Amino acid sequence: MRNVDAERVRALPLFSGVSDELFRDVTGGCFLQKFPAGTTLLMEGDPVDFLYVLLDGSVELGASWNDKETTLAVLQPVSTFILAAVVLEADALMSAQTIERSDILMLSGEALRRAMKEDAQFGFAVAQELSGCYRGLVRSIKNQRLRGGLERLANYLITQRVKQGGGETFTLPHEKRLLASLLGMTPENLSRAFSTIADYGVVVNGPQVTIARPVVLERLAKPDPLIDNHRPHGLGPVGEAQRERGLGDHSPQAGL
Amino acid sequence: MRNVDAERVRALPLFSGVSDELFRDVTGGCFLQKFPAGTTLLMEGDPVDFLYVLLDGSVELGASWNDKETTLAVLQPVSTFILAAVVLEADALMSAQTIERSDILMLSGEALRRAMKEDAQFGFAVAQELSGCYRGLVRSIKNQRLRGGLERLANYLITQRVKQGGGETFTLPHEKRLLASLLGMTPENLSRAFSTIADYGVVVNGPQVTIARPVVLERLAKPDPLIDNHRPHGLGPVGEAQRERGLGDHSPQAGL
DNA sequence: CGGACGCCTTGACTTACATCAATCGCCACC
DNA sequence: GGTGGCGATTGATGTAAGTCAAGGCGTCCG
Repeated sequence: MRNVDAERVRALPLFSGVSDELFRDVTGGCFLQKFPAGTTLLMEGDPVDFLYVLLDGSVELGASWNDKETTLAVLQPVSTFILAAVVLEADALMSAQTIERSDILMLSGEALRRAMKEDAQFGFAVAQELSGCYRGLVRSIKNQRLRGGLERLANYLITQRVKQGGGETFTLPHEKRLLASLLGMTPENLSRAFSTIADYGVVVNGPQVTIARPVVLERLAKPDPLIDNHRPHGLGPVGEAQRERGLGDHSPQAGL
Repeated sequence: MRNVDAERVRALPLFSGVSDELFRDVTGGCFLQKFPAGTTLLMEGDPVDFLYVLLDGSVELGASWNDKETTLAVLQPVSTFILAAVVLEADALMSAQTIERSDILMLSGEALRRAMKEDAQFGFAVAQELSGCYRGLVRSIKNQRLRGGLERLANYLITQRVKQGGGETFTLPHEKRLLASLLGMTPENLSRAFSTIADYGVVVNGPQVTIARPVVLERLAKPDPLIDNHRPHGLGPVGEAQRERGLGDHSPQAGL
């Protein structure tokens, strides 16, 4: 692992309170791998032996059943994933695959569990991270069950605007097909939702989105701090836990 | 707190590995309260100062937005709830209210966090519990997004059958209106789903349900261990973590 | 004994969303 | 300079689910 990468991992909230020695223990037998776009890292039901840390690129977490698929989250660096499965030594409940070329660090699950049992501070940090992920999922379910497709899109756009600095115009971070899956709808429906939402002052030009009248859009979206989590996206690594505590950002579709 | 109750709490997986001393510390300043049916214990957005432990009765965890409501989980004894909010000292993302007369133990959140930072074993147990809850929610989202209402009902019935011993006939544990909300549909729609599902050998008589031809029903339900978690319900207290590891039961709608 | 209430059910209707199919635009590649 | 492929869009249509309204059937209570 390069030194730069080590520092980025070290700076994760997960490792903030731990000693250098423990950090070395945990990151001892780790791999740093580069994967091309579209690589499946993990399939549903696979046993999980490593904690994954996304250092560069992006990763989709998804699930499927009966020939249907859905996207549960799209991760941006720096994020850890499948922490819960590692803690329980359980099989993965979702699949993970790279969206673009990605650098991924793989930490030994066994070393991680050992460290948790030895260092209460670290165990607490893990519990905080898990709590943040948990709350992200609660937000996601509320978003899914209580809002319609149009409202989900409107809130997503508002979240993105804030996350990207709050300017009038911003860029969609993913392909629309992926965004549709993340929002729990079909690409066709997302397209229609975009054209409907034009009436609320949203102008779409490819991946460029301009929110002309935020007030009007908010009247449609009715954003709620108990579902959405608007914060300017972290300078510096921000864990799920911190975001949940109001020190960083969290969207309903992130988490884990 | 009565001795019987103390033992039941002590037997929770959360406290399985901890010393008597630490257990006394955590349960030191705790209350045992009895609430009548329909009492709101917590509203969305409330600050959370206690970890709740349901000892008797049942509790609904719900959420609302824009005049819509939904049920996220119905808890049975012995379960803890709002652990994630306690760990993060954050506001509640869901509301909690008693369904029937319930005995609820309230443990100091502050004492709990202190204990986690002192005792790595306990911290680990908390992390395991959180992981189990997290995975329960992942199952719940998959259930919600990938299946239709009829399929959700079918799988719910199969889960209940197993949970209640696997006999031909079992009893619905809740009112149908509540069940509908838990399954993410309206009471009217649930009623229709029940009549549709009669074609698959399900006979409903008030709260009594008989599954005449399980094989036929399973062909409709297509249960999946990565969504559903069929296990005979615990003799003895079984935490989320253990259930996730295959030592107990877990349905998609349970989980903190 | 009636009556009121709550829960469940049923039917007609509306709305939201998925599906199927065709087309367009864009970019890469030959 | 095609041309093939992929994503996005658009329209037509089907299906699932929510809504509104009415009625049945218990239980509790005056």
